[in-house]
Amino acid sequence: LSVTLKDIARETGLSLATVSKYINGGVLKEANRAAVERAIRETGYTVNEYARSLKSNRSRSVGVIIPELNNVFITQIISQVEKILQGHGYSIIICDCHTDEKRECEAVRFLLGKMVDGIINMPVCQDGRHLKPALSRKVPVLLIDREIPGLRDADSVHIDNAAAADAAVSYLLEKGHRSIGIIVGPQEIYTSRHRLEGYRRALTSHGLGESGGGLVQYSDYTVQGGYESMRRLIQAQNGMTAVFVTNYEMTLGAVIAANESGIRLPDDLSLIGFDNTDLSRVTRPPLTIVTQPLEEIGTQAARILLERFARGGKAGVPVSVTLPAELREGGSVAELKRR
Amino acid sequence: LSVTLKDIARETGLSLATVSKYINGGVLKEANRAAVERAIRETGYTVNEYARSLKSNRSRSVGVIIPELNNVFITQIISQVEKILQGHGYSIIICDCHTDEKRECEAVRFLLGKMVDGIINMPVCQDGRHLKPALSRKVPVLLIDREIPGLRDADSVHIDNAAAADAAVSYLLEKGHRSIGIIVGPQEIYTSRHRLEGYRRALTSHGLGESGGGLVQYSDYTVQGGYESMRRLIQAQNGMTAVFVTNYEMTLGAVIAANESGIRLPDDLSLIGFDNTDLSRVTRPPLTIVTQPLEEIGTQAARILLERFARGGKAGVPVSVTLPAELREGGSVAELKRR
DNA sequence: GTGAAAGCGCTAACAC
DNA sequence: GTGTTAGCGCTTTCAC
Repeated sequence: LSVTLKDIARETGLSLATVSKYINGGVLKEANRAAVERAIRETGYTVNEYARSLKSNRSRSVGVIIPELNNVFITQIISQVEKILQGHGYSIIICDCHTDEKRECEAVRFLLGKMVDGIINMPVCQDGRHLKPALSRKVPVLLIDREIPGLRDADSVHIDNAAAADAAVSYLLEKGHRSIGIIVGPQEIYTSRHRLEGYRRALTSHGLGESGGGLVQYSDYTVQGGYESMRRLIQAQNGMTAVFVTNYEMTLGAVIAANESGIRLPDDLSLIGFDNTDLSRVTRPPLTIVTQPLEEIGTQAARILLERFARGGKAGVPVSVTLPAELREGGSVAELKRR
Repeated sequence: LSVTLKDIARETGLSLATVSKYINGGVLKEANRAAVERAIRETGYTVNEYARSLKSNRSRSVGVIIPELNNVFITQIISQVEKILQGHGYSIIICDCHTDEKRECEAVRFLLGKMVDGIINMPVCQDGRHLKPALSRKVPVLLIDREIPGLRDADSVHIDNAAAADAAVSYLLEKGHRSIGIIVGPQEIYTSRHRLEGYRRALTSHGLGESGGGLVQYSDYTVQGGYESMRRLIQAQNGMTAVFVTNYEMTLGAVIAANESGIRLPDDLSLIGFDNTDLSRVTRPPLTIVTQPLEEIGTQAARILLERFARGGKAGVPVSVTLPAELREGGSVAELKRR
């Protein structure tokens, strides 16, 4: 079945070493070169990457561990990472751990078995325990989207979540809103905590105290969760004039809930969503949203990893890149008249 | 850095063979078993999959080649495939070829180098040339979403595109529409051709001739393309009362165009979209759409491949699974009164 | 139960 | 330029 180097050596009458050398960019006598090329073409030979990696101890592949493959936010980043790495001769092996810590842990071991040169991880497990095996083998780890406080030796790329939330809420405050709801994700998650923190910071710096009346809805980053939280906010009758929803899925859910309740944006309620510009454009009016620079996150992640590879084993200080998010104005926020 | 079988053999005073046997499910004397386990735990040993595969000539991995990673339609299928294969001890290596035939071709060779046990492909190259190297090595190939007419020896899973389009257009006809526009994708693409065919079939079987007046818009399966086609249809002033948009991205574009033109669905125009239920729910009214059974496509794909693996080398006839799509009623189609 | 040894396909000294 | 050779880490007879 499988055709090996040996086959094409026999085929051409050359030695293993010579053929191998040619394949790895060496130079042969013209006649030999032609013979090798012909043999490769005719037999459909491809290098056995396993054998190669076994020898060279580098696989030219990086592992990517994500909570969910079926998620535009994530795939947009990964797509960019893949594009850049591929351009440098690296391939990626994706492990979807389905937001399950145990699977995430297994993924690390699995990838180490595949001899990946590095691991990119949007972590589910929030204490970073699962990454220990990689770190102890000096396999570079890069976290995206979520940092793990206290985890030494891992690079990270993420946005300034608190600043993004602060900006969104401040924007609402400047438009005259005073009773502002927020739908946040699970507080174990790094991004959730920081987005809530930004919300509070904005209120405080505008001289408003902690908001009561159920204005803070703790949810779970899912469509269904956003939907339910939005319904609760609507029913609470707390004088809320605006709501800030802090991830894509929940924004989706919140908009659906608003539609079903017959609430018109922004006449009856102002709303700022999060992520994904496609969605924000199909609603009428288009949604005002906080958008993350997904491509840039991917680009930075790939860049940092490639630089580490280039440096070889030499450790170097962990890098942490914080990117700004952007508030993109749509038409879902009303300006309240000053009283 | 890396800890190997040899290390743990030395550590425990046992031989390579014994340790290897244990790792692969063999039975040891209790004391030895404990020693091995301890050593593995303490050193953080993991099997080197490269060495193992080199020996066993199976990698327990399958390659997945897709046009675009950043696409919900695709990731939803792949996510399901991954889940099932993972459950059977297989991992997937994803290659995003960015809708580029050359990259797709390279991906096949790359995956063969990785010794994948099978390849799942949503093909970009429409003549299947790129798959030859895999087929000639007897590596099972399974096509999803798009068939390649004339390609022997590849399994395939897809929906009945013509029937789906026929059903959608027939639905519009039954609601009294007579001037129905369609936005289709590139005619080189299998699904595009069949969806257009279904449209024509529905018109014919209702006694309507080929529609003129620019009612058939050839586009490119992108948001921008859908947007532009929709604008053209609107400006054509051809008495069109309904439009059928034949993929997710173009549906997005078409809805945006309608919104921007101040056209209300379904009062001013009826619309049937394609794929993705999330989107269809955020618009007001919710969109009537054709939805594909994405999970089922993934499930079938994984199942067929696993069965092939189980059968071993023995070829067996290529399998072709055709799944039905579903017309999900929203509120974007108006009933025209009979005249 | 356990061990010795051959070899999977490739690369990288090192000689010629 | 080309060939010889020694392993990379593992599995797998085949002895003991």
